[in-house]
Amino acid sequence: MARKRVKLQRILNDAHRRATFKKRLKGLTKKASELATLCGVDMCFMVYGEGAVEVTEVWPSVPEATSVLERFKAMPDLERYKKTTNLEGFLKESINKLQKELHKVKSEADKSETKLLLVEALDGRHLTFERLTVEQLTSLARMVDARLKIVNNRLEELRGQGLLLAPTPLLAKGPLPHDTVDYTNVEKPPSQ
Amino acid sequence: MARKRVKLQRILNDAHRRATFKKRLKGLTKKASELATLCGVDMCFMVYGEGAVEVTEVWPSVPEATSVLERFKAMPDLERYKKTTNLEGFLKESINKLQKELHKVKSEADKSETKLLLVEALDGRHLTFERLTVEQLTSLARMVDARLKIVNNRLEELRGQGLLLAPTPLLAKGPLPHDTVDYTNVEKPPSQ
DNA sequence: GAGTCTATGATTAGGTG
DNA sequence: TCACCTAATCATAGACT
Repeated sequence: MARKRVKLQRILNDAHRRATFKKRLKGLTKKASELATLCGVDMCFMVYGEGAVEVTEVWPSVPEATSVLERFKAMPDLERYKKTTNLEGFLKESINKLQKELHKVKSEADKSETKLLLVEALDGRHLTFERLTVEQLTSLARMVDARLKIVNNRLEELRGQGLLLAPTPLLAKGPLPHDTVDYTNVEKPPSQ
Repeated sequence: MARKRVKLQRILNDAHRRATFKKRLKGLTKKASELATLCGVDMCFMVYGEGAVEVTEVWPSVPEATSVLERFKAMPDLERYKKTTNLEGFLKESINKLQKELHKVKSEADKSETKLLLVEALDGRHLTFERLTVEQLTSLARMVDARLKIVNNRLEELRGQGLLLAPTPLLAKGPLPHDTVDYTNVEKPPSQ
């Protein structure tokens, strides 16, 4: 893609071909990495050199690629079948709908569960943090933090109205230690 | 790569992310195809959408990818999986499983929601901040703050134990999208 | 071979219909 | 959502060390 337009066919000269491979592999890796990051998807790729029996290049890494491949392996092999009979199409669609509904209901269930946890947390009872999953904790932290901010805002408001004389240094200022948490999709209403 | 340099992080806007995915997947496919042709290598790649069950992109095609994958040592036999079932039986079974799971999850969601409402009702503490006194607010803030610290400590602990590998961007950097938070049902008492 | 350089072609972000 | 447009950025072929 530079200096000259290249003909899309196997490069015959060995050295040239290897050099090009190296350059372009680097480029492909970058592109793959960007796609995965920007779009939040899992992916992997594998390259086998000519006639090689073993894999030559694996991205992002063998363990990660393996984990992605496990999903390929475990995936219902729907896509592997070319023919689409009416029955099959119908069944596939049914599965699709069910999967979507399941996903939706699951996330709603999660939300309810989180709200419940928050209420319990506020009451200071029933909470055994050791038993909570990381997801629950993360989402709980998010909700508690949101609550805290509301309370603080309200306090500020009251101070502004002169209802509160002393500037209570009650609450720690600054970012809380969970600024590394991504709460995307935890709070948003599902249908948006 | 155009108009503006893009920040290398998950695109939050759904439509935007999907559009970018489509464009870049096309680009990646072209690059992969060029590499394979120019350098005479076999390769394949796979992309999994964010939802566990979402669409899977496979290049160059499932059969070809499969043939490449079979050379991937870490991955045991795909054929075995295919043999175990005929398509229709497999699909029907999938539907059955999904329906059962859906039912289960639905009733669990119901239970959670009910429990939450009960707790709120019993406490009669619906946190209408406007009506609370400064003392109440202060004490609430203290409580919430304390709870938040516990949650965060627990999260730190889990991270320290390496229990949180976060292959998915569960934990991301950056400020939180507070304005996108849905406080419905959290703040207000259920309709009385 | 492996780096580095850079002119140039390729890709794409953001906008529009 | 899709298809197209185009400015702007990016990737890389070929030359050179």
